[in-house]
Amino acid sequence: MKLMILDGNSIVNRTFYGIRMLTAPDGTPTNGIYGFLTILRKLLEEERPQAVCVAFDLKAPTFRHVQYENYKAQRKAMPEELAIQIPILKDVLDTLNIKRLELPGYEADDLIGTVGRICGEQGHECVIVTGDKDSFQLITQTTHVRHIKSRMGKTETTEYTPEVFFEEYGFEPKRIVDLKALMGDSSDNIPGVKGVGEKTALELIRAYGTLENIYADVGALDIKDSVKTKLIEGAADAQMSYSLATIEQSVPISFTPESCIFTGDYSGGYALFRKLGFNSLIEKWGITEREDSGSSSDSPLLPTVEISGGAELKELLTKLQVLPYVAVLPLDGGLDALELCDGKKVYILRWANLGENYNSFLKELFSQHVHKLSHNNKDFMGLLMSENLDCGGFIFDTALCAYLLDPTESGYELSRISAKYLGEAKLGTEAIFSLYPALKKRLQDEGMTELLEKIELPLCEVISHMEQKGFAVDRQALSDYGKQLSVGIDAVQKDIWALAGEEFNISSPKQLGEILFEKLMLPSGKKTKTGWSTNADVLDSLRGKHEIIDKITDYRQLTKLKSTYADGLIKVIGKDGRIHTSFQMTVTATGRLSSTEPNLQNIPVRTKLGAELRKMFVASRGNVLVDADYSQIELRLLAHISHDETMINAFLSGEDIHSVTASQVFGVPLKEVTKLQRSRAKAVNFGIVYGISAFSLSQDIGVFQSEAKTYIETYLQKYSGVREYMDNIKKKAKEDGYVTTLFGRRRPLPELKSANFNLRSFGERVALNTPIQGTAADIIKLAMVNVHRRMEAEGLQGKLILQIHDELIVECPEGEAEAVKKILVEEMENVVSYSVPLDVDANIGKSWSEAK
DNA sequence: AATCTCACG
DNA sequence: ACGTACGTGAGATTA
Repeated sequence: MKLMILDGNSIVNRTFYGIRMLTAPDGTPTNGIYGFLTILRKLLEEERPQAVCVAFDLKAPTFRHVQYENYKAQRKAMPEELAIQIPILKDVLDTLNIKRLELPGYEADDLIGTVGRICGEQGHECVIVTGDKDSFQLITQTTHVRHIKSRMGKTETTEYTPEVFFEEYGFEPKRIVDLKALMGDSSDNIPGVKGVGEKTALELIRAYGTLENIYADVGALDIKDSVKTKLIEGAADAQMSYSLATIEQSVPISFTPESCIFTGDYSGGYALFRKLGFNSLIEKWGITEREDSGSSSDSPLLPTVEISGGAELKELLTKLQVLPYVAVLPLDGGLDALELCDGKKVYILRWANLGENYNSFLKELFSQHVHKLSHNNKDFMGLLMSENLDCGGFIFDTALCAYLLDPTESGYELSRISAKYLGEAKLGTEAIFSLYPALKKRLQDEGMTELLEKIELPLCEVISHMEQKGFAVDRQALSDYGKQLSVGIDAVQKDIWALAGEEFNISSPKQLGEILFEKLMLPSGKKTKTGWSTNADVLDSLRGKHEIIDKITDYRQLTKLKSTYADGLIKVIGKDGRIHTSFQMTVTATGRLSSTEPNLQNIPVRTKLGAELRKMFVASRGNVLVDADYSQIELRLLAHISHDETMINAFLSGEDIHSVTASQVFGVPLKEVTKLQRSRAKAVNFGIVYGISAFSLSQDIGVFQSEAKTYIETYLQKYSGVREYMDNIKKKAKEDGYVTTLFGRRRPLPELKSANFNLRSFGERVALNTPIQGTAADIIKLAMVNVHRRMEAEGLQGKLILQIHDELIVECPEGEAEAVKKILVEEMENVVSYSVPLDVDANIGKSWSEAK
């Protein structure tokens, strides 16, 4: 999480001098407090930390570091008008439930340093807010400093990251201590080396890096003799100054970032704000008098409140300005009612109660700067888009996260994942709010944070657009096609019945089996659990044995096309003349998408009659389709992942990979590879990716098992890197219990430990295949995000409408076709840069058939 | 609800 | 000696 720690003394000091004098009704000066609160609020809005605390200096009755006493004692006394404001500020923070840190004998800087270290160790982000530059030495990749400057009466902050710091100073943040040890700091009463000022000190640090390096051998330094003398004489001062300038990072406090979690509830501050005369803040921040709710911390359920009036709504809205995030869910499947949770309460909002106010609330809630946690973001975004609302600021998705943690689960309902990850069955937004830290940590530990944030979350909006847009179809053509199929089916059915000598249900495997294997006495082959198998392979083996076989094959093809596609698709054409599929993001074990209701990822293409269907998937008037697909992406990834030199070179040379494989396996020159050899090699290539067995390969290409075995053996000899990969990945998967893609997507493989031979073998094949199929899935998902963004950035109207695993389809105005084609090819090819290039084919056409 | 079959990458 | 390629979704039949 992100924690923000403020240097209380330093900030009040700045605001006290930066803001004109203000007083409370009773005459107490308040300008420092007022300024502090204004800055605090502004920072909460900008940084959205989950946890906040404020550190204060606390003068000790006795100094622990006696030798420093002289220096500290020289500090100017604080004016009374400022001093009086500090205890009041502490009261204010207490009533706002903002944690204070102070410890006798320590300065705010030391507390801040310690908190920074703890955050770093525990993997939390830390933002230090201060008006001093002392803290700059604490800057790291995860600990940043926001430095407050007052410019012309206005307070501004600059964020210092290690990069920003280096840009300005020319050395690392840590070295600021070494610098001060040399040049001193009058405001902190650090003496430094006499006679060495800023210029000399900077030169020395930039040249030699550290104080230690400089003093290692002063004589050997490439500097003026006079400076050397000063350095040698000031050695003791330098050492002491180094200690003085170093911020303590192990102050003895028991601190946990969790203890500073900020609730955004200001209501406790109401009375004090009135007393101090901060009426404008009460108004601006929507603070209301606290209703006496009593502590309900021991109850597992958060209180639920129905928001029913404009005033409550306004208060909720102002709270949203500073909360790091809220959990949101649509109720009743639509936007008419929403549930929202801030970790303290569950709020119910209904359009029916709130009317127009509700609409403007939604506009704000779903804007980019309000951070939201939800469940199935993609579906939520679909609702928002149909109401013309933004869908920005969705920072987490509990379903997607649980899917990444284990993609083999059978579902990701909130109840299920809260039982699994929280051990209790929380409901709705309360479950989401509680799941967020738990799931996020798990994801971080498993190295998939980037996968979620850079791929899956951005993809939600892209897919939501695709579903919304849909794919135009030619309804008339589809209907004609269906009628044509009916005619064919009737004719074939009549023939079959004639050949069988009786009428029966050809679609019934049971009845068909009886006809083929009992009545016609055809040689029966494979069996299924319930009887004879009549599948395409069996029928194929019976070809030529009886006229009825080809008729049955025809019947199967025609009825499949008719019921699943012609009739099935017509049923789901929308009022807009388009088909809107749903993409599932949490279904496959490998990371692929799936498509349902209808499935548009299995539209026929392999047979001529089936491929007719793709002529009916069209671009709407004035538009065209641009279709782009990766060529052999899985084999290319196999080459890259296995580092197999031969295969990598084959792809680099641009030769046809199946021919190269044939040439290798059959030992013939590339130019002499026959069609049969190529097609067999192609089967071997695919087989390898799936975790081949000689038996299945022999079935697939119709050769003896012994022959298939030889092919595989030769293949693995020629592509020896692939053999090594196969051995290594299986071994590693067994050790780890899971496999990952190149993007870190993970699939657990408990099967590998099974005592069951079949199950274990299955696990091994999956271990081979998942890194390849899954990496391909990662790649095209990232390409989708990039293509979507680029078309938007270039102001094009083109929209992605379909993804089929290695293929993307965009619909765009005719005039954009070439630009869109260029974008698709570039973005898809350049998603990653591996040891083999990714090759993309793209075409433009009025229909899917034409564009492919 | 389970099974079989077949469409796709 | 085991059973036989990875990943999906849908329609029809049957139990």
